[in-house]
Amino acid sequence: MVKRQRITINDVAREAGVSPSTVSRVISKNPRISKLTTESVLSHMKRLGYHPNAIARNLAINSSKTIALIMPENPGEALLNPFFPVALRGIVKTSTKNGYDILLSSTTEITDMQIVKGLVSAAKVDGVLFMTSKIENKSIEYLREIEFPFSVIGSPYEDVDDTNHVDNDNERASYELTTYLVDKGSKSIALITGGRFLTLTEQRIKGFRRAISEKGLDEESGRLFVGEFNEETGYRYAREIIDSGEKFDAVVATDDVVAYGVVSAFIERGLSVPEDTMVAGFNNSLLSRQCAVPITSVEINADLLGAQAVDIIMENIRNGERQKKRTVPCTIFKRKSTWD
Amino acid sequence: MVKRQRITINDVAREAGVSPSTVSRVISKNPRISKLTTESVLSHMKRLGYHPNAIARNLAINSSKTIALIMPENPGEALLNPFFPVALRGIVKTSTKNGYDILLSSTTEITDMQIVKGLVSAAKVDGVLFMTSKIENKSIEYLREIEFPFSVIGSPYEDVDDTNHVDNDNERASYELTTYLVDKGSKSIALITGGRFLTLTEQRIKGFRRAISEKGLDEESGRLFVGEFNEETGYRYAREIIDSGEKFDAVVATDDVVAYGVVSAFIERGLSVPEDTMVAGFNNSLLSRQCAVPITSVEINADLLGAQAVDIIMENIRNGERQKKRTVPCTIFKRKSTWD
DNA sequence: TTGTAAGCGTTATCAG
DNA sequence: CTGATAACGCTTACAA
Repeated sequence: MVKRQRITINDVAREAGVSPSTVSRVISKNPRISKLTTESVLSHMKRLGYHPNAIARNLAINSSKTIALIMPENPGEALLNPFFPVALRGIVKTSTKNGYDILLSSTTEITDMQIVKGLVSAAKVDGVLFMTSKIENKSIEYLREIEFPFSVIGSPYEDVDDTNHVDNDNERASYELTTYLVDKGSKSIALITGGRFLTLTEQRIKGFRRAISEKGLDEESGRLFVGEFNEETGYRYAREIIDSGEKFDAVVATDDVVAYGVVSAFIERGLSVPEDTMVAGFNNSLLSRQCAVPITSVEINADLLGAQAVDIIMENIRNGERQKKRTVPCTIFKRKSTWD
Repeated sequence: MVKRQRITINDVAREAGVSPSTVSRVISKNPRISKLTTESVLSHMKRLGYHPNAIARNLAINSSKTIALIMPENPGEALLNPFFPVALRGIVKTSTKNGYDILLSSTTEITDMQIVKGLVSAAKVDGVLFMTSKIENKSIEYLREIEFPFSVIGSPYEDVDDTNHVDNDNERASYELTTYLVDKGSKSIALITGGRFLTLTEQRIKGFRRAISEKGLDEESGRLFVGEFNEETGYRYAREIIDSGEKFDAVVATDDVVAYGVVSAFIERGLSVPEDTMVAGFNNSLLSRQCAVPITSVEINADLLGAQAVDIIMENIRNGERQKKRTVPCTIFKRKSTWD
């Protein structure tokens, strides 16, 4: 790589016949610079192909203009969820808009703390954004303690409001989805969830139960099946349900891919959706829209989750602590799998 | 946020009774510092809770120790491919190992150039990694011109070897998969690909055709169907094939999700896999492993793609240009959908 | 083996 | 409105 001589603020100053500080002021659009000099300086900047050095600037203003994005190391979690890339877009877009860059870091639970401490104390970042919502996250405690800007996508634990985070109102989404199914005529619904260690799971269970009881169905009409975020979970439970002879006229799955597994199992056994059983999922993924029987699904607006998480950090940086929690709305997309 | 007074190299120096340069040398493990002072300095560093300021360091050494990751803005492309998060892991891991951070940027085609130029000329990054392999990428040209370290995941165009990039040997993978199917007894195979503007598509077609002809099948035994990376493509073509009455005893799909669509369509029509038709896909995704009829699939080792792409940049930074192209091996995972 | 001092490219304070 | 000058925190000749 050839050694390109950097053009600095001094070069521009010399050429334009002004002082470096004047050039600096032009760059930062300081209003007290005369229109004339501003234009002259700008033209020289362009002529010389000058670009301000971000690192030098950051050193001077003592800020990195960067926020760290901590994502879980193991793909089992957020990573292979279609939600992930979408949230990522929201994050990048919003931080860019605010003049901040995103520094990527992945972690294992063990090194989590080290990495965060490292980034923070090396002054590499001005804020930290967690895409994992591990319960009992030590590094979150740490950041809170030193009052360092951060936020979390998802809920670190249930009913938090003393930790910066952004989440969907999962309880409500689940409630509304369930209510909708009952209104469509369902008398007994199965809910297939992810692991119960996930806040999200608990919230969706709550909403589900609330709807069941409010609609006057008895508890037995709302049964729980705990599994994972994959097709197999749906497939397996669906077969189990069929084989057991229990009558469910609707199934809610915690992710579209699970819902898809359910549909597959039903069809394989000669049952039809929605005629024999209605099926609904979460995440409004491509899959839910494009498969043979389009599946009703809850859009969680992952891009907004990302954007809001960044916003929280920005507010933190600018004004110190403010609003700790934000909620992103969900929307139910009604499709053929529930008669729409 | 409370104002925490930064502990600098000077504080440590003063406390340890040495000069700042000595402390600096201890940090950078300069061998010509006596063991005694080294230890003393280290202990004082720890006692004071000192952490070197990365920004100041970067300014001094005139390097950001950061590489930019350019990912496509529209989710249609890499983003919702399960390949994406896996590659990301490889990228982050490898760059971390080399002491580099990853700066995330997403782009639209229009702003691509601006973003890259911005990052480079602001000295924010020491290298650029493209996750999109758009043909005719202007910013790649630019970087090549100014001899700035970069690399691309995927092939910018066919038979390139003058551009840093890393890719699978798609021609070969496709060839081997096809050969394997013929050896399993197939006499006529359908290939469902993605858009023909993708280098990957062309390469896979080539390999497919080579296998067909080498195995002595006539051209009609190897038919092409061009579609997209989604289930619907597979589903639609499979039905088309069934309805047309054409006899294919094997289908190769360019992604597991497409293969899955194919399987669904067959099963729906009362045909079975692999008995009536064998099916194989690419990417060895969760889907291919976990669905009802596990699907034979080609593992493309996305994490290696990411890791190697970073390696190329590292080599570029350290030694100027070197090896321009690297190939990551594929492995066929044989499953029930092809009698294994 | 260690210290001195001059950068690295900005911004910010304080005069004028 | 503009210019000196001193930070920002670290590295690196060059000296000792």
